Amino acid sequence: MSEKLLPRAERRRRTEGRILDAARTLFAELGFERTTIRAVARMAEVDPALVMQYFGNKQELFRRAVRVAPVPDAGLDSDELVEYLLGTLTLKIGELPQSSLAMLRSMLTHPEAAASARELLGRQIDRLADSVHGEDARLRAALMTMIMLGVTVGHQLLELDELREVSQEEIARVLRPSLRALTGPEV
Amino acid sequence: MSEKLLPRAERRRRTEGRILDAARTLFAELGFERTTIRAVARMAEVDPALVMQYFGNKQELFRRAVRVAPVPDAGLDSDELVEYLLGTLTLKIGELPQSSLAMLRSMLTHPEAAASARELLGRQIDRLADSVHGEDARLRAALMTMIMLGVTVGHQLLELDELREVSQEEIARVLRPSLRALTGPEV
DNA sequence: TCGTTGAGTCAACGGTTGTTGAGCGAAATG
DNA sequence: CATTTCGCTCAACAACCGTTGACTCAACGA
Repeated sequence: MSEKLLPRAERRRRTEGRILDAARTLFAELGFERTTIRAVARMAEVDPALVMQYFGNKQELFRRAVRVAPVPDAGLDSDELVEYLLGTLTLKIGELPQSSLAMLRSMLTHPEAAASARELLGRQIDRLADSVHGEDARLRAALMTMIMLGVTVGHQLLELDELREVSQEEIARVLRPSLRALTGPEV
Repeated sequence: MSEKLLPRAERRRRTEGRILDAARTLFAELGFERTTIRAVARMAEVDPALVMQYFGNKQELFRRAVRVAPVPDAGLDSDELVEYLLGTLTLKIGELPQSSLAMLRSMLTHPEAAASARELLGRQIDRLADSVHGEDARLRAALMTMIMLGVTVGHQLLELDELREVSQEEIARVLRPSLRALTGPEV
């Protein structure tokens, strides 16, 4: 146990990291309400009071735990667009970051998670709308986003057998035409 | 207030109905965890203890509140299939029964709601798989179901502006090609 | 070396929640 | 009319939760 010998700053950094990891795991698995500060502390091998001392309250702990990477920039043609989406699916199915899972898990029942989800999905829609042309570009971008949301929810959160049984490549292959049907006319 | 004069059986029936209506409303709006027996009782204008007396516990109240209509039987061709799905969307967007909304709202955070959702979606997939032909019939049926789930979640539960701003017919029109892309070859 | 800082613990409070048991009063029953 | 039934309320309990304040002790800076 060389941990006791670490300098103060480093020790603090690691403990905070352990708490955030535990929080992400539990929020992703159970959602905001069913995750207790006590359980997070137990998993991080720390006193519950320390979690409060570091993060103020449960709300703020959640906020810090679900900080998610920003959506990359736009400017793709139709083909690249579809492959980008199917790629995120592959990514999602493989190892979607637990911070995103935590947000998705709580988005239907926790007001702030819902707000975060709306913002994230809104950015995704904006980004797609830039690469989609023709009429109803924005609506089509929104529907593409909803398709990906539905598949991700079914696969990652509901863990439906029908999606778990097949490979990510197979899902991408079968789903591809549906996304292509929503990309606008070629430029 | 002629209610006081009603016969016992009728009075009981109406009170139970009021409780179930209140429960459905709150479960659909807040999900299982954030809905309290006390809030349900308040909305039904009844003492909290009465809810327990009638339904035993919160779990059973939820079970009774989310009883959902069974999925109709199969045997459609590809066109009918797509229109059936888009029709449920119209239905969903208009007035999806609150019992279904209650189940959907809690499916990511409440274990039993998740089980119900898996069962309901599983039946939907079975039903579609009967009307879809060719290879990967089951996977394609599952993806069609996930598409509808994603659109419904985005529209009904997350209430995304991008979907709320347009009419249900417009959504159906733009979404149709994506569903058609998943129906098998014509018989 | 000595005082200060800060990581981490301990025990407790106040509030909310699901749940229970005793009891009231009006309707049903004979 | 007397008695039983039962819809319904009242008050309380036990458990759990987020949160707080006082405290311990080792690392740090002068």
